[in-house]
Amino acid sequence: MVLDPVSPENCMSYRLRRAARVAGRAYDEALKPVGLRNTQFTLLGALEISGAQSINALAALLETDATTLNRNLNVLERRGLVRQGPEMRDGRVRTVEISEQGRTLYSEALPLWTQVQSNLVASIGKDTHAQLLETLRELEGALDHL
Amino acid sequence: MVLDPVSPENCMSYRLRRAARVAGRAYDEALKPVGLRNTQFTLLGALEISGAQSINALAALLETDATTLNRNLNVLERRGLVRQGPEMRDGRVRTVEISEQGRTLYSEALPLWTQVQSNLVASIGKDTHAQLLETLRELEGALDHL
DNA sequence: GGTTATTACCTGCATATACAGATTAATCGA
DNA sequence: TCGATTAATCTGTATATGCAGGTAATAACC
Repeated sequence: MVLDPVSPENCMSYRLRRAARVAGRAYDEALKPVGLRNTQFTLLGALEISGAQSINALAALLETDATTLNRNLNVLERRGLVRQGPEMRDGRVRTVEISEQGRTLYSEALPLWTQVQSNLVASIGKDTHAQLLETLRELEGALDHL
Repeated sequence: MVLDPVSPENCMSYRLRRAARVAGRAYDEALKPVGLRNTQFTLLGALEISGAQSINALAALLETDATTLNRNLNVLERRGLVRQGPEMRDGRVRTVEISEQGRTLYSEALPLWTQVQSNLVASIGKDTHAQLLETLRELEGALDHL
C-alpha cells in the first residue's frame, strides 16, 4: 500500500482535525457526568496545575488565540469555576485562577478522564502513545518555522 | 524524560486538538489567496474526488456530524462552490456536488495546499508523516471500540 | 392499505476557534 | 512631562462543531 504524502486524503490538517473531533467526542462522553467538555477540562486543568496567570500567558501555554481563550474562560466564569481579576501592577492584565468550586469539580472529573485516557492508551499501546505525543510536538515545532 | 500517559498534559484529546489548531492556522494562511479555509478545502476536495453524494454519506466519509456538514455545505453553496438538489428516488435525500466554479477554485487551491503540505512533510520527514497517518487511523479505530 | 417505525435532513442552542479592529493602560523617547 | 508606541484585553463577525429535538418521507408490518 503506497502512501502519497501529497494526496488531499493525507492532508495533515484534515487528519489531525478529524482525529481531534473523534477523540473530543469520546472524551466529552466520558466527562458528561460532571458536565465538562474536553476543552473545558483542559482549561481547568491548566489553571489547576500551572496556577493563576494572565490570559496571554495561558494562551501561550495552550498555543491558542487569546480571544478564543477570553470567551472560553467567560463560559467557565459564568459557572463559577474560575475567577478573573485585575492585576495591581498592570491595569491591562487580568489574572485568571481556578475557584474552589472549580477545583472540586476538577477533582471529580479527573478519574473520569483517567478512565478514558487509560483505555485509549491501552488500546493503541503505551509506546505508540508516547511516540504520537513526540511526533505531535515535533509537528508543532515544524509548523512554527514553516 | 519519563512520560506519564495519565498526566493531563498528555491528554490525547488536548494534544490532538492543539496540533489540529496549529496546523489549521498554517493551512489557512497558505490557502488565503483563494479564500478557502482548511476545512473548506477538505470538503471541496472530498466532493471533487469522491463525487456527488448525500449529506449522510459525506458525513460518514469525513467522520463528522451530519448537522455540522449541513451548515458547512451551506457556506460553500452561498458562494456557489457546491450545488445541492433533492434526490428523485428518495425525497428525504439531498445530493451534494461540486460546481464548475468550485472545481475551478479547487484547482487553484491545490498547488497552494501542495506547497504547505510538502513543506510540512519534508520538515518532519516522510516516514514520520506516514507513521503519523497510520497512528491516527489506529487511534480512530480504537476510539470507535472504546 | 393504514399504522408504526425508521431514516434523512434541518433548526435551535451552546460552545470552540480565530482574524480584524477597538479600547485601555503602560512604556519609551524627546 | 507629553506624545507616540507598544502591550493586554475585549468586541464584532464568521465559521466549525455537535447534541436535542423537530419534520418529512420512506419502509416495514399487520
